[in-house]
Amino acid sequence: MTDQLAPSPTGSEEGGGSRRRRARRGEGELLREDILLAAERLLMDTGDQEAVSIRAVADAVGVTPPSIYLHFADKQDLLFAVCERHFERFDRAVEGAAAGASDPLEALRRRGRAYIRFGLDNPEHYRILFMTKPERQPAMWTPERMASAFAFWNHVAAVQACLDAGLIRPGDAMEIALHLWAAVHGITALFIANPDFPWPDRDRLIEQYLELLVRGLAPAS
Amino acid sequence: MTDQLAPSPTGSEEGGGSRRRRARRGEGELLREDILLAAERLLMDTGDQEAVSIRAVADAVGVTPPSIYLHFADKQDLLFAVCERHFERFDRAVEGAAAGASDPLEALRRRGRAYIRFGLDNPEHYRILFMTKPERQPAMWTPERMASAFAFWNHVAAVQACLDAGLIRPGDAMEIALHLWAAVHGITALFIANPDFPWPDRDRLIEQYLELLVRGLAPAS
DNA sequence: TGTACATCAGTGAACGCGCGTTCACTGATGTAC
DNA sequence: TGTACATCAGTGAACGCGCGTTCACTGATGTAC
Repeated sequence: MTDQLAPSPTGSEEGGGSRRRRARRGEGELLREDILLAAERLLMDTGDQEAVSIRAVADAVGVTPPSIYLHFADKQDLLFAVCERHFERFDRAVEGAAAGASDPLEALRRRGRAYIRFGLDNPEHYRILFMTKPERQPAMWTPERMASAFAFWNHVAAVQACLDAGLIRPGDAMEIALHLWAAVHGITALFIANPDFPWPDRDRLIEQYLELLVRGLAPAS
Repeated sequence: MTDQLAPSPTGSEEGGGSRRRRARRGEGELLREDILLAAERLLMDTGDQEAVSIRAVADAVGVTPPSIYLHFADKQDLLFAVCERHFERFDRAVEGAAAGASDPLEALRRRGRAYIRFGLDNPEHYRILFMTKPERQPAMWTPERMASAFAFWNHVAAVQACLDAGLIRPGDAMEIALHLWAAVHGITALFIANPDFPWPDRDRLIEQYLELLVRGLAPAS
């Protein structure tokens, strides 16, 4: 009797256990969106990839496990979709940070800072994107796709811009880009994998690290 | 009737399934050693941490699961013992590489190379040691213990030696050591997590990377 | 305006799996008398 | 030299758990006549 007619079933966030209102006809796709949101939130909250089980996601959305299969072929497919979303966010973060830079080298520095920052702010997502071994990743996650997904080529282009401007010592843009990727990945991954390590001040360590890299890139004087 | 009296039950490597000969009285500790070996081998062969289950280890040794509990309190305890062994090997690899260096900077370079090399040669072990999140690691794995286990302080000392010799620009030895750790970890972890990425020549990339770092460390000229 | 019907958005129960761990036991081995 | 016995090194069966996935179904919703 207290059954009010809500305009959309997406209205309230389900804590778990409570039953979700069935979607109107033709609005079945709304569930897909909610499933993705729940999976993402579950990942963030628990900080544990294992916690994102079909059953847990279904429960968080307020639906039964088989319903997941109405929108995703299997668990891998769901995880893939979650990853894809996060790659998009990740890209926006890095590209956005580089946007207002005064020169190509400063742009590179900003890209690095944004990369590290994103990883530290979204450790579990970062873990899935860059610290998980391939066979555990969704199947269609090819290297090419990955490279394009996280805007690797934009990164190479940013390096090339520095080369063109003579701001860094000559070399192969691709190789230099990989060096820099390895470097920022290193400090990000280390923080994430060892949060309890007695780190000195984080931001200071990051800034000095970036300077170390920039000095390493500097043209022979 | 074909039951020959072998001197030690450790004689043959069990492929799996075949039953292990019971140890003589007082020689129960031999099983402990075999369990550790089997767990390690399982990790190497499958390259999958999940594959190291109590049951799988027991089967590999040729014993029933409950027997594991005669020597290890629980699964965590077993994994911890495996980790500890590998930290020791890891340390020997790095320290051994640095041994014959002509000067402190060259020693640092060698340490870096050995670090990366060890990781690439033992990817699954490296993954457990440095790419696994704390709560999945054995419980008593404190940061202090970890720092001492993988000879972090030797690494700091190696940096200090370079500082003392004026071979690198002045700074805090601990912070510089962390920078270098982050850097070598980065390239190692990236290779391990993305073996299918279209990498250019590995060794060349590593050498250039090390040079980039050394240049970054160089004193202001 | 009323009703039969196809469709859509789910549900409920069950499948088989492998896991860590426990518990009561067995049977060979060495030792004391 | 023979035998009772404590001990040691395991075994066998079972526990409860959560997992991904399947399958036959239900019941609300919109549509055609």
